[in-house]
Amino acid sequence: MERTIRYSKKREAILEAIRSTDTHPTADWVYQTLKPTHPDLSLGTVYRNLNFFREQGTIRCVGVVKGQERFDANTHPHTHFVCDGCGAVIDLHEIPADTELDRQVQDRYGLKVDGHELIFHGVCKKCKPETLH
Amino acid sequence: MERTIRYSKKREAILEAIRSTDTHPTADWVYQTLKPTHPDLSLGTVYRNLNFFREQGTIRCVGVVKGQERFDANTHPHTHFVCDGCGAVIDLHEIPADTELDRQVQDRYGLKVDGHELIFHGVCKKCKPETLH
DNA sequence: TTCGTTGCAAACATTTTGCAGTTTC
DNA sequence: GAAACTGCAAAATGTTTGCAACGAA
Repeated sequence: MERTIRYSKKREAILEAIRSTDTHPTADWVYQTLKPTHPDLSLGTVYRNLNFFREQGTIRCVGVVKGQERFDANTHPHTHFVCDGCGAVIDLHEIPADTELDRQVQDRYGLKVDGHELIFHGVCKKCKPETLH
Repeated sequence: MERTIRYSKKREAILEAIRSTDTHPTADWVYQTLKPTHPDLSLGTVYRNLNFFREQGTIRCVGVVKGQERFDANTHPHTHFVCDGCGAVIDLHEIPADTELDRQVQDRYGLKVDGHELIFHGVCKKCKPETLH
């Protein structure tokens, strides 16, 4: 049988925290951010709720950067840039996510395709060596 | 000063192991695969050499699937499919990797772009529920 | 002989989990 | 009051690292 979902103040706060930023935060960022206003929050709860939201489809996981999972409250398909210097994950809204490709892959390879990720790698403005001088 | 690179039988075996497959193996797969022929191989050595090859540009990292890093001896830009069921990583050679996009992102956003990953997600033939019955 | 490479095991970092207490409905 | 949710700490997992021994040049 389906599980009954109950309201929880912490859960709400965790979702709000993720929605408050476009930096694609880590679990620990959420924890550190909420700690001052929710002193009795535990990291386990953050992880449990992030996984809960992921299962619900409320948030998406952008991938693992420098060993840490990155989350995104924007569930619309869009493109990302990952800075290999500082690990920043940046939205590239001007680069379209071609959903037509999904059907193409599905048809051509006989796979069930749920979606795709387009992730650029490189160095962001802050980390660019040319900027220092 | 630059470090002198010395020959090592284990290192060679590790590279051969990765090159012998297109399954984009994990460090542990390499370890398990070589263990029978190299009983005194240690997992630390596998990790050290995978990182060595990555720094040299000899191999690439495809990403983290189910918590484990996946490696690829094919350094040419190409597209991947990740099965969310079994974690298989499959090459999609027929879906072109558009390197023109890199320049586009670089110009439009002022970022230094090294390349990009196009990764489809879904369920592979083996894991497709329709296949069972 | 030098110093890169390795095995081993300990250390590390992130994430998950078991349990007892708390909260929601 | 039942069961979902939480804090806490321990456990699990994948990866890195320190050190002494080994091996290539």
